[in-house]
Amino acid sequence: MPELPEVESIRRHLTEAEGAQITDVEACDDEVFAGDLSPDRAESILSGNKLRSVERRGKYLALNLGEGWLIYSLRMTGKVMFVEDCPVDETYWKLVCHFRDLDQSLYLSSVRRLSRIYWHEDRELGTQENIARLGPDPLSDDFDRDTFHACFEGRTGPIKTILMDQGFVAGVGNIYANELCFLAGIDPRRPCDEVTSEERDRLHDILPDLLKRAADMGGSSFTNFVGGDGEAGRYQREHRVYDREDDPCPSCGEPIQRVTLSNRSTYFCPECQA
DNA sequence: ACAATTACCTGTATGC
DNA sequence: TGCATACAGGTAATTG
Repeated sequence: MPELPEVESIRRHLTEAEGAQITDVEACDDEVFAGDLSPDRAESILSGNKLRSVERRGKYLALNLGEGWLIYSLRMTGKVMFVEDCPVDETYWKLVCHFRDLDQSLYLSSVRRLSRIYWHEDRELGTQENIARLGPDPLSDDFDRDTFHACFEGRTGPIKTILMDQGFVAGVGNIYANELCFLAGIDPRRPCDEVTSEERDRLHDILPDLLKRAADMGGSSFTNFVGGDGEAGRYQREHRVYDREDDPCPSCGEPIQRVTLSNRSTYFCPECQA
């Protein structure tokens, strides 16, 4: 579901709505509207406005409304769709926008109600404290090698946990942290500052390709993620270790092990990942 | 500043 | 079938 590739896949689909004028808006469920944004305020901001562009910062989806940004943090079970008929039960809809001359509407939903909708007027998003202190996005030019290397210093926690820290790199969650450690041949439990310079380079070089490929395939549908078109992603078929406990390692055939790191399921090959 | 833990919610899968 | 339990992709707040 919603790590960087999933949100990027949604963003690409939503570009179909760029330039369209919003007509009717329905905002429901107070709880997901964060800060001083209320359902009523969201409706008045959006109604009659034009969706300039759809962007992404890490795992956050950002809708450009000209005078500000409507930000959606999907968290665990958020879904975003731009479709004619939304397959998600109406009970879970949080925000629905209809557009002039378009058959599709935009649906933001959240089963577990952990998702959050924000409104920000800042021009720069994610580099400041408007949505969160976000590290560089691996699909952007900001993701340079030196900055990446520097983040390992003075940190002793498990490498996988740090990879999931949004202030370090924006967009990596549990699935892709597991996959990245496997592809780089690094034990996810290794203390961060003991990861060698050569290994840091490997992580840095592999990450953008991993995320790009997953986004191109519509992301990973683990339990119930669907993309902006309502269809499941396909990248889960290519998972090497994630959710594959006891399956043979795709590289050496040893059974994949599962351990818990900072309360998250962690999968790795004890042979290939040193 | 960092690390570890907890809370937030609801649905689904599993085992008894 | 009913019930208890564990677990799920994320983030923010709290404590040490």
